[in-house]
Amino acid sequence: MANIRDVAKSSGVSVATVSRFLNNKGYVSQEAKAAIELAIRDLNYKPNLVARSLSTKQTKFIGLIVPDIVNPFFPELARAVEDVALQYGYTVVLCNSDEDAEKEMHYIETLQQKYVAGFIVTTNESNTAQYQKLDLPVVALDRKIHASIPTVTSNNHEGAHMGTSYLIEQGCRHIVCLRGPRGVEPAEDRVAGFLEAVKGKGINTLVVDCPFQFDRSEAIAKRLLLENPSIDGVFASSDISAAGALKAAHGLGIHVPEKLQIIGFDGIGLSSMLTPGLTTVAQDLYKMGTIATRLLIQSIEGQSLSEKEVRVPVQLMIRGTTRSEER
Amino acid sequence: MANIRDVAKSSGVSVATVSRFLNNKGYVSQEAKAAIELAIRDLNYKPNLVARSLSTKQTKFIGLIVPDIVNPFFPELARAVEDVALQYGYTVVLCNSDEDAEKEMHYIETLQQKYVAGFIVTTNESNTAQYQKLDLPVVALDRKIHASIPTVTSNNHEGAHMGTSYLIEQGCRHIVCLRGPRGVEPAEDRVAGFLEAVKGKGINTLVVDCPFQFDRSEAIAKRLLLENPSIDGVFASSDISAAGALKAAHGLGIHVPEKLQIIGFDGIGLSSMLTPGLTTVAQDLYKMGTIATRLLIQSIEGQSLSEKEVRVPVQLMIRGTTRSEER
DNA sequence: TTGAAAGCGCTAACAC
DNA sequence: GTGTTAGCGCTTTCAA
Repeated sequence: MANIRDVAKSSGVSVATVSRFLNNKGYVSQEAKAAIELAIRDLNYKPNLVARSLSTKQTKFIGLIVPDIVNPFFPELARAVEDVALQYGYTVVLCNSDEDAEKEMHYIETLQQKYVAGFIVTTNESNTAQYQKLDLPVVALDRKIHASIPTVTSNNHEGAHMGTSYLIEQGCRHIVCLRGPRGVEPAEDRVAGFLEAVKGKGINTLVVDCPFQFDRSEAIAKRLLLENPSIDGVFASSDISAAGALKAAHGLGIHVPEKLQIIGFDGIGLSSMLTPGLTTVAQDLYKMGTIATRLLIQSIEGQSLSEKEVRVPVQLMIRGTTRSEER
Repeated sequence: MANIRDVAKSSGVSVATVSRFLNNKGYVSQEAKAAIELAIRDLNYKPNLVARSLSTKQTKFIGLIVPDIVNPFFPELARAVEDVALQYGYTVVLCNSDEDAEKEMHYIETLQQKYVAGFIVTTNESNTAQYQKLDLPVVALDRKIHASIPTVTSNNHEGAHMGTSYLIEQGCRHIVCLRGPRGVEPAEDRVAGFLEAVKGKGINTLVVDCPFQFDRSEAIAKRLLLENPSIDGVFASSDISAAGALKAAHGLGIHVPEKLQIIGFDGIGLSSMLTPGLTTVAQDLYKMGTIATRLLIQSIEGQSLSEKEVRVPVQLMIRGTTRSEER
């Protein structure tokens, strides 16, 4: 592999000039430029990015920390991150944290030793302190981690309110809220939205903890439906949980949407694959991912952030698990 | 950030000794060791991995090239890769190629400039030549790219044979095969297995091209089912396509599995979330991912490969889209 | 406009 | 067992 010295030699200038040329910094005469261009082509020269990084203390790696890429919520985010990263010449390092603070810590440290340029984080506030003293750009995606860290989220509260209200409009009078895990910000916001929508409406409600996992959700829903035959609506805090509830209903022979209406949250691809199609409060995941990545890159490249906290609107996606004229 | 010189100074030895200590190479006396350990702790020293890489021409990055992480087949693979990578101190760079040779090329080049240690590739043979002249360890996962490159796949042929035969046993007499895209090796192997299973059995068959995409699969299946009311079985080359077929059947009011039996391939999480649960030829995706990663790391670290071509067995997962006593 | 040379922090050959 | 020192390939300051 040719290096910068070879290029310098072959084009009859110094390495400094070649470097200036490569980085578009400082003066380089037309003749020099031409000669260098030629040499670069001749030698098929590609800058050694590691050497550059050692010198600049900056790589073009972005660390993306997600709880678990197998959870279908995250690939859509990851894809968006990757697309924007590519566009700006960055490359993304995938880290599954399993919501384990220690594992997350490990990644933060390792990637820091590797001079990553910044982090996009979709996990909880467990390591807030680390991120703050990191002195690297960080943006929080889907969940706020700290007021000082730029954040991109959906309008969870409003979305939950919207979804729940829709359930009520469609005639539900005994609604269970399959809330997500405690301490996870979007989950908290969604319960709040649910509770607000339900207040004073004379609705019988039940709020139950439920992880963002299909099997657990199905089991939980099954038990609930058996114990409370009057339940006629489920507001799930994620599509995965809604899918579990739907499966549970099917298993019990409860007709959806005739006897039970279900509404999910997220709008992942899965929601349209189910039968009936899942009515859901859809987030614009791709957009969230791209915005977060642009913010991060802005921040890496020293521009002032256009925004500090972005809330992407959600949209009620009406499909077959709720009754409605539209269908 | 403290560097190796600081540690050397603080512990009263030379940088060479510290380096030897860090890498467990060459002799280091007990006293030296103790002093160095102390200094490292004191200074909270972390080796600069970029500097190390410049010197060794090796990073601990693994490039993982997938067509599209949003396709639910790949996250399970990616997760496995990441888990093993972590275990061995590697870190994975995620690249979505969209099956686009140029995009893939771009990643190969960029990552090479960044001194990645090797690649795990789950895309087609488009860039075989590049990989070969890459002179970096590469392993192919899910698809063979070249005889010279270590490969981990499932037993696609046998799996398809098994699935198809099961459909026949359960009484199907007019089976459509939703074959995957042309030129994709696993898809080809699966059609072959299908065809073999069906041969001489007096089965009415139809083989139709069908991408690994839900919407397209649903549309294709819908048209087929409308045009050929006698179809009583679908062998899909992927769970995604099977899900599409299932949705199409539901839409047309065709009962599954009474009137139409469906069998998928892959065994992704989705298959159990559908109603009825999808009968499928399940691959052990996690295992495939771990094996591929271990092979790659062996190869990176200069050990001779334990195997050159691994075929992981598949398993028929009987659920609700086929008729059977078990249910 | 350009070049010499001093880093960036680590590894490894070689001498002691 | 240990230390000196020359790289690895690039950026950047400073002087010319």
